[in-house]
Amino acid sequence: MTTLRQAQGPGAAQASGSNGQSKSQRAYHWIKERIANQEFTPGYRLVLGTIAGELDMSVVPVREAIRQLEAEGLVMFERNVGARVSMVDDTQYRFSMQALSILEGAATALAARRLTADDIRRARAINELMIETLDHFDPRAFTRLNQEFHAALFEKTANPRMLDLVENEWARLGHLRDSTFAFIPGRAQESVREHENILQLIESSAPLGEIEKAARRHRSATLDAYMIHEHPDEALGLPAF
Amino acid sequence: MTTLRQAQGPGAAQASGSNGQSKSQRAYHWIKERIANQEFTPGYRLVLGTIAGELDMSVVPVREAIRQLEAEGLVMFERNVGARVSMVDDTQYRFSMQALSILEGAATALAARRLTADDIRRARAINELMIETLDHFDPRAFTRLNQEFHAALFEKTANPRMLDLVENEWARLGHLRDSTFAFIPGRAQESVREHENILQLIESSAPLGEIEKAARRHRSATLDAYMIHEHPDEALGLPAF
DNA sequence: CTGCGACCGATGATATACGATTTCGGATAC
DNA sequence: GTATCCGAAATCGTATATCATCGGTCGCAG
Repeated sequence: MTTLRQAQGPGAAQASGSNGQSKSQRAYHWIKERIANQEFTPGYRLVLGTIAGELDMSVVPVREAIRQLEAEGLVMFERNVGARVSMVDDTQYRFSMQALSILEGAATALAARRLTADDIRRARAINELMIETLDHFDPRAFTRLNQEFHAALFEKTANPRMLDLVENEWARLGHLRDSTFAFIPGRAQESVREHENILQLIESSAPLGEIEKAARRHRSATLDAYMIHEHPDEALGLPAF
Repeated sequence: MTTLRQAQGPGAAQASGSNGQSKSQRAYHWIKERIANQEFTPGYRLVLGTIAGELDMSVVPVREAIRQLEAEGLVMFERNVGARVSMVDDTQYRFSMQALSILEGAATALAARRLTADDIRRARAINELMIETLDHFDPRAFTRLNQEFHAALFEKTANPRMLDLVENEWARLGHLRDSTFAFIPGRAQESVREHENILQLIESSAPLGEIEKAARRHRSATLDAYMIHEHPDEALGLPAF
């Protein structure tokens, strides 16, 4: 007995045919979105059956989705108990930012020599856009542009592995917090200036060491600003070098 | 012949009771070991049903194991097609080494100020051991000691996220190749000298920038040696900075 | 002889089924 | 009144079943 199951009708067990991606992927994005939206706050218990019910699928794809999220560190998983949304304290955010400063600095240096004049132009255009938005400041939009700007600089990195690592770290930060600039709006102005500076270094074929240093500093300065703003009493011990 | 299998009968679906860990974990380790042992060579097709049969379990845990391996980059997965062991060309190895040089250099610098005299002593002891083994050179053992040495230096890093990244990258390299030193035995001597150099920098509280540079160079020198040995015609474009 | 399309086998994706494990509340003993 | 134990409910882990999709083969037409 085939248990008539879902309304989708008899032929639609597989997702791909109708919509284009697997159920597990759908579940994955669904959950991820909830986490990003804070609907599932840290500590929230992710129950397979419940989610499966809401998404109108069996628990199997949901389970897989959760394991994927676990691999990304978004949720913690305990055997025979289940998954819950990871706790993300400030500390982790800061560590991730620092790691990103290192990765991004290196990736940018590794890409510098491969950027064409056109690439630079494109990056500069993005930065101009950022400057324009400074008036009616929208932290979320600014952060998006910021990401675009840097992506433009290192996407051509000579080392795809570094690109992976950077993107991964960026995604991680995205989970931890929507936008840093929401916390320290004043940082935005400096930021765009530093962007221009980095561009000039690249254009003038400055030593790669200089470029790396500038790119790293640029990001760790954001972190510093955040620290001073939010935790004036602590320090990370990051060498500025 | 066991095939009537689960003598356990229809009940006992759960593994934990008898052995202690889940079937999916068992499958995970089983597959991983095969890959490490080169029994499953790159490109090898991982068929759920077959593996499930060999491990005497259903396909569900196997599937999960494979997804885990996918997340680690050990296997490639294609929807509705299946998984195969990732291709690992030299290129990836080199990129990973370069990434590691960057990560490890930074992690070492971030740990430098937190190392006690005792930590240094321990690291030096490991290096002495490495020197001793130079006579009857065993690449595998040397690599293991090398890992221990560096781990001793950065395990106290101020940034746990960096530690994660470094360890992850190291694991990745482990999959890609057993030991670099098997390819370029001559590098071993230089290597231990550089180790001592790094130790002295840390002891003398050299600027963190110096320490990072030394640690990074140390590893990228290994990479360079490998390149010269194996691919004298190519270049990576890594800035020595 | 060659190219294209329909069929078929292999395998992946998902649904359902059910025992196992954990958790939590209530009853009981001290 | 508090601690402990027992049992039920919730939920997980895995087996089995079914359907979808992919890849290849075979046959037919040009």
